[in-house]
Amino acid sequence: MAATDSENQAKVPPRSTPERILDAAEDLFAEKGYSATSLGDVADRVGIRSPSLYNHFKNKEALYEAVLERLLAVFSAPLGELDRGSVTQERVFFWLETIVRQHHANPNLARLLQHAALSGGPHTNELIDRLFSPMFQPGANRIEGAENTLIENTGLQPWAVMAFNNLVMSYVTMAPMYRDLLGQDPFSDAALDNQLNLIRILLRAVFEYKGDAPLDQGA
Amino acid sequence: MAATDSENQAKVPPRSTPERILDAAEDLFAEKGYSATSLGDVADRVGIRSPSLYNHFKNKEALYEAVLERLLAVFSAPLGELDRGSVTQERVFFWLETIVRQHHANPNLARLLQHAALSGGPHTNELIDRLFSPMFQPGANRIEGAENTLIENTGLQPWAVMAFNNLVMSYVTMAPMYRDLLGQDPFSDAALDNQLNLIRILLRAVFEYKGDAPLDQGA
DNA sequence: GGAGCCAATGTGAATAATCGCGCCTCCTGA
DNA sequence: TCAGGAGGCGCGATTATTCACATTGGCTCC
Repeated sequence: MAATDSENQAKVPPRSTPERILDAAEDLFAEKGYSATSLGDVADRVGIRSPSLYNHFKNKEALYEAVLERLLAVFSAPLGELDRGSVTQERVFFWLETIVRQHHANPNLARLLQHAALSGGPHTNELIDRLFSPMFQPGANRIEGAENTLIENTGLQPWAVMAFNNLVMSYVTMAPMYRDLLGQDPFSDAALDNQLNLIRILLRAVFEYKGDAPLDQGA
Repeated sequence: MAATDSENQAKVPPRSTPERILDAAEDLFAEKGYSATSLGDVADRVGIRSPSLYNHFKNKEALYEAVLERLLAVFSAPLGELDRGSVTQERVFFWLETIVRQHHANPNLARLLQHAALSGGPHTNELIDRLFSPMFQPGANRIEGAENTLIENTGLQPWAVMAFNNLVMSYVTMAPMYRDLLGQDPFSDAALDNQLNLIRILLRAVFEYKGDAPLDQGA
C-alpha cells in the first residue's frame, strides 16, 4: 500500500526540507560522529547554505537530537518485544533476526551508537538507557522453556546478551573492513543469510550449553 | 649505580618527549578519532605548546602513523602465530585468549580500528591489510584435527573468524556502555574471566557444530 | 677551562582555513 | 500581501601549520 509514490498524489513526492536535512545529518553523524560533522557538510548534501539550517533546527545539538529520536523510534519497537511471554530459543532467534534485518536496512543507529560509545557526545547516557535498559530488564530474557544452566548457574546471561548485541552491531560498524576479505558485499542478501546462519549456530550453543566439560581447565 | 633519580630504583627511565607525545596522541586518537583530535589537546596533555610537536613529528598525519606503527608492533606478534601447525580447538582458544588479554591491557588499537572502520582516515586500507590479512591467509585457520563441517560445508569459516574478532574488539569499544548494566567494571579481572568463559562456550559451538538440525527452517 | 659553535628543543606570534551561529535582506507562493 | 524559507555577510573561536626567536647542552679547539 505504499505504492503511491511517483505518480499521482501529493504525499511523499519530494521529501520536505526538514526531512532531507535529517537524512543528510543522519548519514554524516553516523559516519563521522558528532563533533567531526560540520553543518556545512550537512547543508551541502541537502543543497542549501548552512545558515538556512537554522530555519528548521535550533542548533547543531538539536539537529543531533532529532536524528537520534527518529532512529530510536524505528528501533525501539522490536527491542521491547521479547519482554512478554516465555523466552524460547525460537523466539530469541526471530527476535535477533528482526534486529539484524533492521540494522542491515539502516546501519546508522549502530554506527551512531558506536561513536557515542567511543567518544561520548550529547545525550550519550540517555541513548544507552533507552536502548539497553529493555534488554536487561528483570524478567526480560528469562528463559523459561529450557533448563538453561548458562543463565542461572554461571551468571553469564547478561554477558551473552551483550555478546549477541555486540555481534549484531559490530557487524554493521566493522563490515566494511571485511569487504575484501569476505569477497562479498557485507550488506547483500547473501551476506545477511550467512550472518544469520552463524548467529543461529552460536545461539544454539548458548541455549544448549549445560556447563559440562569445560575446555581444558576447571571452571 | 645509575640511580640518580628520586629513589634508588634501577629502572625509572623518564619517558622521552616523543614517547610522551605518542602516549597522549594514542589515547586521544583512540577516543576521538583522527579528525576530531586536535594537536592542541595532544600538546596540553604532554605539557608543551602545540608548535613544539613539530620538533618531533612532521605533521599530524605523521604523528598518527607513528601511533599506528607502535600499536601494530605490539599486536602483530600473536596474530600470525596460528599460521603454523595444526589448528585445534585448544590452540584457537589460547590464541583468542592471548588477543583478548592484549586488548584488555591496551584497548586503544581496537578503538582506533573502530574509528577507522566508521570514518576512514589516513592509512585505513593499509591498517586493514596488516591486521586482517594474516587471519584470512589461505592455510591459516584450517582446521585439521576435527572434521568440522562448518568450515568446509557451509562456507561460514571466514564469517566465524570475523564474528569472533568482532566479539573481542567490540567488547573493548562497547563495554563502557554496559558498565551499569553488567554491574561490573568491564576491564576488571573478573569481567575478563566472564568474557573468556563465554568465548569458550561459543567456540565450542563452532567447533562441534555438525550442521544437523537447523533451528526450525530448512538450511 | 673558557670561547665559540651547533643542533635540539622549547616558545609566542602570525596565517589561512574552517567551524558554529546570529543578523538581516530578498524572493516566492499561497 | 505577507510570512516562511533561503541566501549573504560576518563575528568569534578553533584548527593545522609556519616562522622568528630564546634557551639549552654538548662538542671542539686553543
